[in-house]
Amino acid sequence: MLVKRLEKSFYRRDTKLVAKELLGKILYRKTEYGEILSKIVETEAYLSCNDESSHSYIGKTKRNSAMFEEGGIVYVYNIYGMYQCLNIVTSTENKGEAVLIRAVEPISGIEIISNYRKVKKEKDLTNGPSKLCQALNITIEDNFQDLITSSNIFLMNTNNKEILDVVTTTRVGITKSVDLPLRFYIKGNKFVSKR
DNA sequence: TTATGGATCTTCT
DNA sequence: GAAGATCCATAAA
Repeated sequence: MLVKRLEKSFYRRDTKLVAKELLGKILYRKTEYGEILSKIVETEAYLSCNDESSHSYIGKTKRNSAMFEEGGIVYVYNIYGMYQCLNIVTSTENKGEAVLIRAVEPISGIEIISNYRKVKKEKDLTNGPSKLCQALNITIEDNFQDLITSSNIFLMNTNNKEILDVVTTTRVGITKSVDLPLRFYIKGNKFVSKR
């Protein structure tokens, strides 16, 4: 099923395009209890120009500095005091663009996920940006990890030839630049956080 | 099924 | 000092 790890050139392209093409890709995660595989089903693009809700809009700070690395670097931040969100940096160094991973579908290692996240319904394991960080044990410690070289977290292609039915819509949970069509998800997938 | 408020804390003004 | 790229429990309808 799995083909190979995504290369640096995949990430160093237009952020909206990368956000869309990340759908269906496999996220590999190694934990102290074993390996977890999941499929990305929902993403959001955050840009450097005319995007007031992007963390990079105010310029480079201590918090968002990973976002200014080159494409293929992981950007994790703390939010609301108790949660984390996982982003994939895109484009070139100092650009300040990234893709928020909003939801994934568990493929294997579900027992491990269930160890990190106790919920009644399976779909609640990973159907939100902070839920999937809990499920995969992704923390601020993973900020600046390199998806090209890391053995703990990276992305893979599949040899699945099916054409994904992608929905493009507005982003969730923000108060500025709310009308930009920068959210993408796989139509009909039950792990998508919101319709 | 949808709406609402509380939890909680780091970062930046 | 206030604001969050959220989640969950509880209440209402």
